[in-house]
Amino acid sequence: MSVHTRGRLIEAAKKIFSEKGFYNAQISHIIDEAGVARGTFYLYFKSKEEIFREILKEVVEELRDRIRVIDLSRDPIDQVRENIERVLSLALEERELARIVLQRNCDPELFAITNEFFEEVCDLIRESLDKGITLGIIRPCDTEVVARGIMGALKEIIIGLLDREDVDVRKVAEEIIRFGTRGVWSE
Amino acid sequence: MSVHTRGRLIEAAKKIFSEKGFYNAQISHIIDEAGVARGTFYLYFKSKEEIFREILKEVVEELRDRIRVIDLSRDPIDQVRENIERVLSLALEERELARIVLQRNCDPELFAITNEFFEEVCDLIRESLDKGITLGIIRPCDTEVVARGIMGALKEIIIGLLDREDVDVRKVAEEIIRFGTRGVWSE
Amino acid sequence: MSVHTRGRLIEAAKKIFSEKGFYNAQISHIIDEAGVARGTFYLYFKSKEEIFREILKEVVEELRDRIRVIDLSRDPIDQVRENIERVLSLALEERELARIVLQRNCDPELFAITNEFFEEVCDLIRESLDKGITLGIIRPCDTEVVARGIMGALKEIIIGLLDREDVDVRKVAEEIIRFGTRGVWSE
Amino acid sequence: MSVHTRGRLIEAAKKIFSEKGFYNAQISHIIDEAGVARGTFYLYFKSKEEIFREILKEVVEELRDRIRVIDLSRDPIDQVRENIERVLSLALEERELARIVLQRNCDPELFAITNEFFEEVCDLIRESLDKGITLGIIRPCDTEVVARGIMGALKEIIIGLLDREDVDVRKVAEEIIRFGTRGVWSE
DNA sequence: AATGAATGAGTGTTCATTCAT
DNA sequence: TATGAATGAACACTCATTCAT
Repeated sequence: MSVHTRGRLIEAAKKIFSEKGFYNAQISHIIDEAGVARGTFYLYFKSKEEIFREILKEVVEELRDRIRVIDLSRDPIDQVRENIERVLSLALEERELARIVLQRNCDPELFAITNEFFEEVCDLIRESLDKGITLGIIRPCDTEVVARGIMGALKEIIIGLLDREDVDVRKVAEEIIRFGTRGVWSE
Repeated sequence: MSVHTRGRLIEAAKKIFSEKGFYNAQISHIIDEAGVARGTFYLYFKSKEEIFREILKEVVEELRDRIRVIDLSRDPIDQVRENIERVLSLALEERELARIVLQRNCDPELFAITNEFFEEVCDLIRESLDKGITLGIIRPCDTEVVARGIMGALKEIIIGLLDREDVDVRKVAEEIIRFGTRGVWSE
Repeated sequence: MSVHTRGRLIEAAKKIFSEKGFYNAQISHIIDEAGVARGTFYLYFKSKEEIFREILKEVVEELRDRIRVIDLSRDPIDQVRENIERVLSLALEERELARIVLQRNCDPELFAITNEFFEEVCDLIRESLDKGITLGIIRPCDTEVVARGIMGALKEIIIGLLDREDVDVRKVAEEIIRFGTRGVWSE
Repeated sequence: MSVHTRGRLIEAAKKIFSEKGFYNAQISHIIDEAGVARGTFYLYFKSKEEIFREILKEVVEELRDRIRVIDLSRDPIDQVRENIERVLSLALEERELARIVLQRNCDPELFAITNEFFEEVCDLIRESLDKGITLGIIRPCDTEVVARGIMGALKEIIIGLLDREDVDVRKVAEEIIRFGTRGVWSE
């Protein structure tokens, strides 16, 4: 098994899936993009579904790595900022992956992987909020609702960035944090 | 042309599309659900795509109706609250539709309709923010980013509500507004 | 569902399967022979396997009908002769079917149907022999072995007839019976 | 060319072909069984068909060796018995081979080898019968039909033995001869 | 002599769409 | 207006075979 060929296939699949989505992506597209024969594809992946799963898993793993639990030894806002910056950077480095992950497709099985991940993120945010409320840093609120809101905001903002060339990660992260912490209200 | 038959097909399609998404939905599913013959479907809709488009258009229309431009004669926050409540109500009355609209599928053509709509909403929010900044009500910020954030938050919160039975629209709307205006920061 | 089309497909499949066997038979061959479109095939049969099964079942049923248990009110040899004549006639009327049934293919599942049937026939012969021995009509022997021998003889003889045009069923049946009852030994 | 490797491949192929038949047997199965690389297979055999042919040829050769023409210097029945015993022994020593040879597959080309052989055997039997009739040992009969019957009986009986562990070759051979010469009729 | 990665023709199956009744 | 049998383009996947190392 050649790691090289596998890599080519993964890269090709990322591109095709992000351009066309799962259902419109064809094996032909992927192998043409990879410059590889039909049979070769099935040497490395059992099915179209499998390579898709594989890609999703990789991104989720990478994303998980970039999101770190906030500890109380340092300024929590700094840590949130760092998390956001790391996630934004990944999304911008690997725009194709980002597109794939942020697409909601319908097949429930296929998206279990990302959905699970997003649920995890949501839980993490909620727990952080709850902890913040106890500590008096965060104002009391329905953390269930707010956590989803924060995640949704992040996702949509990232989608918006994917087509831009000149993104200042720091600035955007700062903007997100300000919006999240103080809202849009003046004063 | 029987309005009745057309209606049955639309209702069936809403259900099927929301359950299975566009690609996994089959004409067979829709006509079985509607209790109508295969050929009958094509008397009313040119293609699977067309009925999907039709449904999307209807929702978008309905949504557009529920979102009203803020005027300065009344408390803008009240007007935002009313907009949010109306949208939430629609989503909860027609959960199937909501699911369809909030699913991002990949075929760029198919989702032009909803995407366009969401872009409109985004623009509306941005303009409102810009106006608010001029008036000194809203703090200066990158309205491009913040507008997307607000929309994303709304979308994700709605998705989160779709599986719940006991939703208090007022409370959730209030929570959203508080989050949007003042963020999560205490004090 | 048109009985006509289904019939055309069955007839075509019989021909193709008997000419090429299960594995070399292609759906294309069958639908070309039937003068029907690809999709039509799958309207009537779930798979290539299913139509094959269907055909086998039909023959086995027909064969079962033609083999009747010997009763003691009449000359048993006459009854055996009639059984053999009926089976030979079927084989000669439906040579394609005969070829299919008498082909031993390897897929164990696919041939369970005919194998079961042949086991039944074998059991029937053995039981008849056992009864005959008790009655003193049949000489004592290892009925297990002899029953298989009789069935094998029948099968092979039928195979030999399938390519001939001018078969006198009566004569052949008589020959089989004489061979089975008295062997080849002179006197 | 290593005789060892070739041998391993032949043995593996015998096993796989007898278990799965020609069409369901895959090169992968054979090389896995033989513990040999893919390319190695094609060093020794031009194709899947060739190794199958090779195996068939070997068996047919071996079988031919075991069947000897009856000469009139000794009791012909003894010679027939010896022939049968030798064939039975081979079948029981090499059950896999026996299964392969006795399976009728459909591809006409592939089975030409065994079919030819069986035709030869048939001819041999018929000639022996004809000779016997002239000598007055065998009763007059349609030797064409009877010869096929004898061969079919033998084949089917052998198939029946392949799954048994405790076969007494002498006894079975005796049973076959008695059945062939005197039939099942008492007295 | 042996390897195993790569190949690509071949085939069963699906499903949106058409059209004669 | 409604039916449902028929269509056929499209596609995922298989597996015998090749060839560079």
